[in-house]
Amino acid sequence: MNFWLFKSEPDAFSIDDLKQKKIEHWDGVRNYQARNYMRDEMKQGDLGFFYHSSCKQPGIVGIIKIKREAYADFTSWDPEGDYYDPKSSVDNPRWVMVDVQFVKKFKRVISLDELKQNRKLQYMQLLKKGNRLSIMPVHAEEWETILALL
DNA sequence: GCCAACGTTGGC
DNA sequence: GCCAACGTTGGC
Repeated sequence: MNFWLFKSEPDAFSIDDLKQKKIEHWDGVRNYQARNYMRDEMKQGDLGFFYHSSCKQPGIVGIIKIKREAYADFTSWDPEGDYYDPKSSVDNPRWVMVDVQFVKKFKRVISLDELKQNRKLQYMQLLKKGNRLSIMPVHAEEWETILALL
């Protein structure tokens, strides 16, 4: 099983939104590296951290599970939508999404600062300078280390 | 709102 | 294929 980290701006889509919806498609990823992770490596049953970015308290807020593996991101076909990409077609979709299921919301936010303070997490992709990936893998040891913070 | 870092685009 | 210009991300 693989572990992942999903970033989202809580103003747009938060852990509470997912909790309410139970299952939701993770649309709008328009970065090739993030897409390739979803398309090539993400498997049903994989777990991921839900990370809130660009907000008052950036950090990890809960856990989600991959419910459906990668399929065409239909939001790329909607000319009226925010995620429209004219180079993506029904016959030849450029972008993919997965379905994720709410698993758990943590009682507290594991803040970005707390992650930075932890020596065991010093090589986490999330903490690399200038990191802008919205979906990234998390090593099993890092996953365990983070859960142990709770 | 600022700005560093990064990805993408497009002219050459 | 290079690289400058531009747009976006995301912490602060």
